[in-house]
Amino acid sequence: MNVSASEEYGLRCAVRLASLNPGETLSAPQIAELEGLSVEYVSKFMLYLKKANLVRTFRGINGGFALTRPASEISLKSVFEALTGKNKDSEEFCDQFAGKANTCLRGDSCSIRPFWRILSLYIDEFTRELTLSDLLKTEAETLAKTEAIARKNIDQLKLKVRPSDECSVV
Amino acid sequence: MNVSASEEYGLRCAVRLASLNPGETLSAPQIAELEGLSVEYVSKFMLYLKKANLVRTFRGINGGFALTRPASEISLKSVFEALTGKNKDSEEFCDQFAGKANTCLRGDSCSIRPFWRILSLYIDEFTRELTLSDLLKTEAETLAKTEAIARKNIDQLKLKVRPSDECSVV
DNA sequence: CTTAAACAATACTTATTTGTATGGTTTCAA
DNA sequence: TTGAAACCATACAAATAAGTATTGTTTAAG
Repeated sequence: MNVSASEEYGLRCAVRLASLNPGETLSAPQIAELEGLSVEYVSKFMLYLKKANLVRTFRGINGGFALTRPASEISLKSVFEALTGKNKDSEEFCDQFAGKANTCLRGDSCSIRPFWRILSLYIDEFTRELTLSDLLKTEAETLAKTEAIARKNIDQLKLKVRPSDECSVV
Repeated sequence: MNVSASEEYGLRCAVRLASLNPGETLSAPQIAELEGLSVEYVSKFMLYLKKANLVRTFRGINGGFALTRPASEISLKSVFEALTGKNKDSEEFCDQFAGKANTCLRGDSCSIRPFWRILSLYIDEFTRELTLSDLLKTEAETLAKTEAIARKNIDQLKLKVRPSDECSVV
């Protein structure tokens, strides 16, 4: 269970943009300076974020980057998906790790999948409900919000995880 | 936020051993067959688990593997640490991703770290409290246990995450 | 006491991720 | 209209992870 460099650094760059006032921009060299990264590396993240339509760009000598929407409307989930190119919903663990057989060899008695599913549902809710603007608040505020998400998770998990959601492959 | 192949496949192999009755063993070829993996790959995971003292081995023509302790006493966390060689507690995100500067350029106003910290504390609790024997139970039972862990998490998180835990580097 | 089948350890190959380099286009200002 | 500074796009190199191969040691059975 690891956070990739793209997720971590890309998120940091996105948060820098989130801290701007309306109309302001930051250039790649500026972000690179702020985050201690190379200009090229920052540019790469900006390209990903732009292609996901989370960031818009201004070219030319006074160019730079800004968010396309208010930070409060950009979920961390959408940022991570943009940075990794992966939509986590689309691939279940069963498909991702199929071994040689290309299909999960475990049948209905698959007892590992529920664990990953529950865990990933938790993570998914956190990243879906937290936005870039949340990462500009105090730690206490972040904690309060995650707590609320966790409580909601508990209530909804019973509905989301059902026996019928077992591995479909034999 | 990704699960590595080693974690997923290695866990599956460990769960196979957890399903054995006392005195029984499984050989690498047997596990490989059950999981659809190569014998060499399974052997690699077994070596890691052995070095972490989670698995003991029996050599020779009728050899095989078995857990050193009851499955209920082996946490998923210890399995993952054995498989990845990483003790997650030891390295904070700040240290893992330091950029060029080798130290986090964000000061006390670091607003990203709390997010990762809270999320990783959740995951950590799940994997610390769930054991290999839990992965042999029904989905409903797993769900009940994760729910209990989540509730406990919420109560304890306020104590664990405090403002004083900010980035220490300037 | 020889051989088959299993574990042990490490080296090796391939794939993916990480991070950099390069050549190009756009824009503004002198 | 020319040049500096920024974005754009892709290619490239280095590091890590994934998975395989190889050589050796152990053990029990014949």
